[in-house]
Amino acid sequence: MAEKVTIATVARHARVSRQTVSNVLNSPHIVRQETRQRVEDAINALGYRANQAARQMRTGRSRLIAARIEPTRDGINGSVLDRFLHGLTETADAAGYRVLLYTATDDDREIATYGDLLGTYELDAFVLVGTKYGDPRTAWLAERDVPFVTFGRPWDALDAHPWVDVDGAAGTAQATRHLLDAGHRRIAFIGWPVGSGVGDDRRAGWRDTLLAAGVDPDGLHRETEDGIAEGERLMRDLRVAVAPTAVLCASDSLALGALQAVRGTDPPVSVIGFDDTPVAAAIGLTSVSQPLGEAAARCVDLLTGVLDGNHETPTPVLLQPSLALRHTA
Amino acid sequence: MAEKVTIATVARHARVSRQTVSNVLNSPHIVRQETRQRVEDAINALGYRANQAARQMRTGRSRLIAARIEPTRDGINGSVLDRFLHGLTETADAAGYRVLLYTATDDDREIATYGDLLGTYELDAFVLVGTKYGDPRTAWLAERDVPFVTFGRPWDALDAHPWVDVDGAAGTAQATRHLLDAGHRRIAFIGWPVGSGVGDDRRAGWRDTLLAAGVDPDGLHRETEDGIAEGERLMRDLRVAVAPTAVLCASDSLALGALQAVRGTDPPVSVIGFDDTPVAAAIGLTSVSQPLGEAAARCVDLLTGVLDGNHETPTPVLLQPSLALRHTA
DNA sequence: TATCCAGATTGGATCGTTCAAGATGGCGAG
DNA sequence: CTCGCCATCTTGAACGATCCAATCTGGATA
Repeated sequence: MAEKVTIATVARHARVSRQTVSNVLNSPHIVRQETRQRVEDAINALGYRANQAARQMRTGRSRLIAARIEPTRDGINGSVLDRFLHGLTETADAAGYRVLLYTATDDDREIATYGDLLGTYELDAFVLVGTKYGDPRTAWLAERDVPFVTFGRPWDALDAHPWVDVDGAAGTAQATRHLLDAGHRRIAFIGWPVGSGVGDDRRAGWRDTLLAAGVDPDGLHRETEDGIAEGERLMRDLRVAVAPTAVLCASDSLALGALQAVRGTDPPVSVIGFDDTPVAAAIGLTSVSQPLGEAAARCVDLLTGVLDGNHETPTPVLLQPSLALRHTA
Repeated sequence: MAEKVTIATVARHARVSRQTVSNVLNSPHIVRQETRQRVEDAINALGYRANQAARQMRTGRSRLIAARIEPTRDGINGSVLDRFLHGLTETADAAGYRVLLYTATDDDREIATYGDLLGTYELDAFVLVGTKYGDPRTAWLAERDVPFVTFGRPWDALDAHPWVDVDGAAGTAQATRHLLDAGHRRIAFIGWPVGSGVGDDRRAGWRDTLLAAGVDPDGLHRETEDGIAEGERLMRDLRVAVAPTAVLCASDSLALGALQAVRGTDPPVSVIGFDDTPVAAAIGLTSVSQPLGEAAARCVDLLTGVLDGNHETPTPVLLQPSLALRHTA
């Protein structure tokens, strides 16, 4: 059984003191070149790795970031989180941080979990995915000066905090332009009920683009909770009411439903979804694609900015989505 | 700014010594009832939480479990991991453990990451999803006596280690019986190339069930890499060659492809997939469903068994899948 | 009353690291 | 020659918990 390699082992091996080894690790510039080299050689020779628990005890920093993994509600849109988490883990790793998972069934429990994670693990920061008007979670964190980033804008803009988001309106605008360019005029929209920040944003992109093109969007849109069945129902409704030649949806779930409602029509009704989920890729659904890896990387950037000394509030990041063209539009 | 609450704060508040507080936390039975109550009240009143770093330094245990999050290759089958991870986080939480994510692009890097995680974070255990013949990862971990569980059987059975798996053969057998009961005889199978443990297992369930029913499976199966396009290609091939009335696939991706190849046929060809992914649910594909939450829970059970003192090697767990009936079969 | 014992409690050492302050030695200025 | 300064390195203490060994307490027994 190999002896445990501590900073003292390295110090002995390199014939310096513990503190000098520590300095080589944390402030190399104050150590003489020759000594530094000797210590680094010893570190490599012994395979030394700084013990995080001991370091944490002294510095109060765990180099741990918490992210929530959700219960995969719909399943279709769940994969967005999945891809985001993967990106987060990868980028955090590169920055010397690790991602810790947690779950919670509601806001209260989630906040209780924050307390627990902070108290016992001394987490350095949180990444929240999705925010809503008057989110109690961000308020709680901000109140306690816990560093955090949200993937999603603070829709009420009461408290400014670092965030990264994808410009949903730009995405739907781009999709709408694509349909206009293809000659469509009666372009419908199936989205979420007014009041959800994300939903309103996506609808606005469609609406504004139509208006700019001189098309009146009145009567061309429907609102509902997310879901395939709902998408199908509203699309049938739209066909009877306004007979659109194309439809843009706020999610791939809705788009999938809409697609079922227009199967076999001639001429075919164009359908575009949102999120570019695996389902969309699988069935050839054109969809607005979010740069999730990039978003995750920017979240980590913002966090390390806050954690590693930058006291200025970092600037939010708004990323541009792209349109994944497939054969439904 | 609230003073930091340590074990000493609690001790002072409850008028006992630090050690008594520690005993209340770790071996409550040796503390007098009345004293214990007083200490617990103090803990609650002060909102004390044991500092994990300090505890870890003394005990050498981090209460952290590592799991790998993959790059979402296909996307369709990726959601299996997603759901598994969620279950893992939930159950680990209940057992007092937390899940730490890591990524790796190949086996060598993954093993390097093990070393890193063990060295700096003193991880308690690893959960590996998916194993293959002669997996170098399990060998590395076993060699160093690092506790771990795999979700997936050790296919070469060289080194026995704790594992949890879902009985794929039982799943395909059940699906095949379902098709036989519906009157089908020419039931085809589209699976993965011979040599993958999981793939061979799934094919065996189909083959054995057909043989038992007196149907010769020869010529009724095809093998390929996973993918929608591949599924579609092989299904067309099968139709020309043997005109099956039903087909069972080793994955939902393959099934999705097969489904596209038989769209509009009359009478309709029945299709069954495997994994019950969100895509299957979305498009109404009948599919073999793995109890992922249960599997995750059993993984945690096995690990805590090993970690919390049980020296006997725990018995592997083989779970039974179920058939999610939808309208394609 | 003295002795003993089991169970409850106490103080001190320890885990591996970083922080704060002190020691060492060389060099130029007064 | 002495002083101060700088660069470099070393020493002692601390973070917050647990483990160990020693001490205390109260009741039963002689």
